[in-house]
Amino acid sequence: MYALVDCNNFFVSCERAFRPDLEGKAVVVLSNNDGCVVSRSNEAKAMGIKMGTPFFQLDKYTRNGLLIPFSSNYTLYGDLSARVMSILAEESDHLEIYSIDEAFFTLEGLTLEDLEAHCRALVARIRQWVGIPVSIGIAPTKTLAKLASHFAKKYKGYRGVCLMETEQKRRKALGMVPVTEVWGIGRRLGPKLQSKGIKTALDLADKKRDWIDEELHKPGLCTWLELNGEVAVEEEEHEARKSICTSRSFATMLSRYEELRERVSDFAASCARKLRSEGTAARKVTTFIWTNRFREDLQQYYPSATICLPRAENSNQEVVGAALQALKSIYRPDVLYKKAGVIVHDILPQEEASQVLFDEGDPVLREKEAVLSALMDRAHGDPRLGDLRLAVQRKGHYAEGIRREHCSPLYTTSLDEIIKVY
DNA sequence: TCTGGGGTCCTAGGACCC
DNA sequence: TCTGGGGTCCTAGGACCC
Repeated sequence: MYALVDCNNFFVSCERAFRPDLEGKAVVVLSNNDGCVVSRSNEAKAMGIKMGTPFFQLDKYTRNGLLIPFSSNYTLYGDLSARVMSILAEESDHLEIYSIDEAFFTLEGLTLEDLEAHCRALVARIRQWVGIPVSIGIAPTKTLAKLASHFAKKYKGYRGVCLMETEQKRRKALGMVPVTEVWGIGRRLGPKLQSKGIKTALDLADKKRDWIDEELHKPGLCTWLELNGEVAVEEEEHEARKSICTSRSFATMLSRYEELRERVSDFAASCARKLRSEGTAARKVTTFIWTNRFREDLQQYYPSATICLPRAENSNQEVVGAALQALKSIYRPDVLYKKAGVIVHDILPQEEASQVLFDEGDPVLREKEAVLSALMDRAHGDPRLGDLRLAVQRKGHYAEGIRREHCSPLYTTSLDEIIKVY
């Protein structure tokens, strides 16, 4: 049996962990730039606020205090997530962290009854030790465990844990779940299935295999097998990431090359830093720039370009250099840009990066670049060392100019804040 | 005025090989 | 006029996830 732990309304719950006065109130957490709603308390859901709603459309609620907004504070959420996961790691056999607020695990050698009791105890412990409410679903496959966790979250009677162990329970549950809520059925497939008369998860599970092969192909087949109790979703291999992306929307639209160059340099330096922190290097660097897709009155342009490097790199100089070379090839002066980003891919472990047959680079220069990047890494996040960056990058932090008007303190990771709280 | 960011996998089609 | 068959690899785009 697989268990899925899901933190309820995770980002909102993180904010509430240090603000018990927000319990029972409508709270939302916003995306970067205070753009869209990405997490909602039950009260906010009950008000009809949908996931992804643009924040400016919620003025009517925030102005009279009916809704309390927070800018996203990923440092806080990452830290609380790590605390939840560390409890799970101690209390389960095979923990697979699936996202910042979800994890699968198995428990060997327990009866179903003991398994359920153990999970109840976990829910209580995480709530008490970290302050985060979680739900746990238990079922023979991951897809079914996901559905079980929805039930555990939705119905108080489960007291946080829903066990879906019999065929009878499986069929009853699937019959109650709209097909659009099944893991693996997204915004394209959902409506397509509905138009063919498939309304519930059970309707899908009861289709013939040939029909699934024909209409849904491989990913859909996995979902179908799992709904029918057959394990088909494998554990994700958590080796090195295959690509790393840093991108941002701008508070205002930009047109000048020099402004885009500053932003793209920042994004590229951020990608390079992430590569170094993972001990990897990348052979390809892609830069993309986007116009504002909501402004139908303006010209639209979504170009991207990829530079293939002779060898895998992770220094700020090399990655920024490649990103700017790509930018130069796609930039047009007559357009207003709203967003840009840099992606590094074709990623190798750093040790393998140097194994190339014809390396025409200058080894002395390469060594200097590595030393300088290491210095920049030390300066990063250390206020005593100040801001250390390439001259093409922006003055100040790259997050500057991004709207973040409702941010909570770094309760758990900033010494100043910890002293203030305690 | 204001509309997020970061990933993975699959598939089809093109370019290339013999 | 007639113009093969069987592969691999890469890429772009689409679908999905959180």
